[in-house]
Amino acid sequence: MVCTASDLHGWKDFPKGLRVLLLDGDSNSAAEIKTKLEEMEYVVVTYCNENDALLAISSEPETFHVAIVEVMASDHDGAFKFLEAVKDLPTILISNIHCLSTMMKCIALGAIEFLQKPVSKDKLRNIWQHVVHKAFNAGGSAVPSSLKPIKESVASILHLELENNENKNQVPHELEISSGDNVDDHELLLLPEGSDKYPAPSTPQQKHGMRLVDQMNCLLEKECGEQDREESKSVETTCTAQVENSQLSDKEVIKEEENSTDGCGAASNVDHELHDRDNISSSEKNKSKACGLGNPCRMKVSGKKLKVDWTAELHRKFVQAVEQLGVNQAIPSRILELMKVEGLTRHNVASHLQKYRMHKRHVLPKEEDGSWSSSKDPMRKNYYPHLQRPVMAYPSPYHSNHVMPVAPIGSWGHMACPSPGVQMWAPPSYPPWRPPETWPWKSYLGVHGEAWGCPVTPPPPHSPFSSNPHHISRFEYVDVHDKSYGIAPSPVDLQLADEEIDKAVKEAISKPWLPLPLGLKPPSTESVLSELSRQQISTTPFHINGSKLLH
DNA sequence: ACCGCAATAT
DNA sequence: CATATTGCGG
Repeated sequence: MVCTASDLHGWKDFPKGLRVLLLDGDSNSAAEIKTKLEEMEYVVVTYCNENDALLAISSEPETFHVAIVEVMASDHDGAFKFLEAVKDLPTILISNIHCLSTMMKCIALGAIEFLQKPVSKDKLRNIWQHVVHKAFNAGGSAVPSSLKPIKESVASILHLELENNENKNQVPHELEISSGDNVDDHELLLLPEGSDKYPAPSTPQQKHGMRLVDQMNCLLEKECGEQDREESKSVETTCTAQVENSQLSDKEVIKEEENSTDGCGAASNVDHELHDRDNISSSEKNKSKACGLGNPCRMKVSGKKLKVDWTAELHRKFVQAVEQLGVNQAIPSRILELMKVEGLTRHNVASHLQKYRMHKRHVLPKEEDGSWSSSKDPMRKNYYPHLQRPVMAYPSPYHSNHVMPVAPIGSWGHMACPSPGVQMWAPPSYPPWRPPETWPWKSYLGVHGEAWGCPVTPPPPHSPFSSNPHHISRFEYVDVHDKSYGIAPSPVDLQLADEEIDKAVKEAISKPWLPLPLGLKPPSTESVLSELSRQQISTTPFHINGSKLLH
């Protein structure tokens, strides 16, 4: 609405010229921000009160692409009012306050981001992302066919951008992603199956359901070549960096050791170029962000086997796989199958599994408090931390949303997973439910390796999936491969009454282990139950035959 | 052939 | 030192 595909099309300097509505009661602050924005060649119109701003918007709806609104510490109402009145305009809130509930409420009301003052130039620089997002997701249920042209137009813009300026300052990707992370986090573009009509031109073999964003990343990476982009492989060999030889164009040869089961053709993304500028891959940080997400590029630089780096993403897949299969079935080969990570070998998985089990073994079944992970003391088998609140919770389907998640039902010792019975004994012919892409605990335990015992959160509320097992892989891929925002903000969802929002916010605060209600739809018990029944899961909750686990 | 464990290597 | 890899017995 505010900005559509056609708007973007031909906007050669995008995001220059972005029209920003700035609403800030503090004139000093306003001036400062305005200046920064203008330095980036954004067009800024400042308002001191929401009435003026709203008036301007209503009279000229198409004037602005994005709004930046200050939330006054003393009075939030102005901002709230603005948010409620302006649904179409991507609105970023800024404030001195750090009140979590207020922030949540703002987000719930439709704000697209909440930034703390002072807002850095870097943060302001990237507000265009929201506009692009809006354009891409316009109308929520916009016809898919319309997406393609949009994507193309943006892609072409990107091309232009890159060609025009050799130093692509215009495309602030990597740095921003690492620091401001949440900017584009809310948008998980799950393309419906079969709608993968957006093959990135330059990427040989796209995954189904690859995020549009990721596709663009790929595109960018292709173009940007040597920029010190993030590592885009989810599995990265530890000695990648040691490759002195700059010009290795044909280096990465994925060694398909014994990967026979994997239906997906082998190395699809092998073409990741290691950019000669011996990129400082020392940046350990985010390795799991970009497009190659499913591909552990096992590199074979000089013919020797290299370690697989078990990133959080990878581990997440792993755990998910383990839990989908029961313990009984959780054998390396199957896990490998389920994970669908190319280039990963059974050995890798087996080894990981070993470690995984070890860890679990040392954690008392009854509590997956997660604290053990920090205090590395695997020797204490009988260590009972007093009912600590689980760091990573499991909004288990078995529990209604309001039941204390602490006491795991599946008293099965080694299963930290609160809902073991479910997936474990599901008939093989049924696809395991679609695991959530959101792992609450992940946000708490930022780094990988910390979360061994972390259960896979139970199925998401709605999973309209066919029960055709043959489709699992695809779905898996689509779902799993992304990062962790399962929540697709839909404008509709945001139309909540104030009280409801308050309630939700309170609940979220008082029960941090539950998934944030920002998606505004806590998994409803009935949806979960129906899912279960649909899968005909009811039989024999447990039987203790985790023989493999128990020595 | 494959799993799981233990030793070894990084 | 933690963790991945390798080796070996079942």
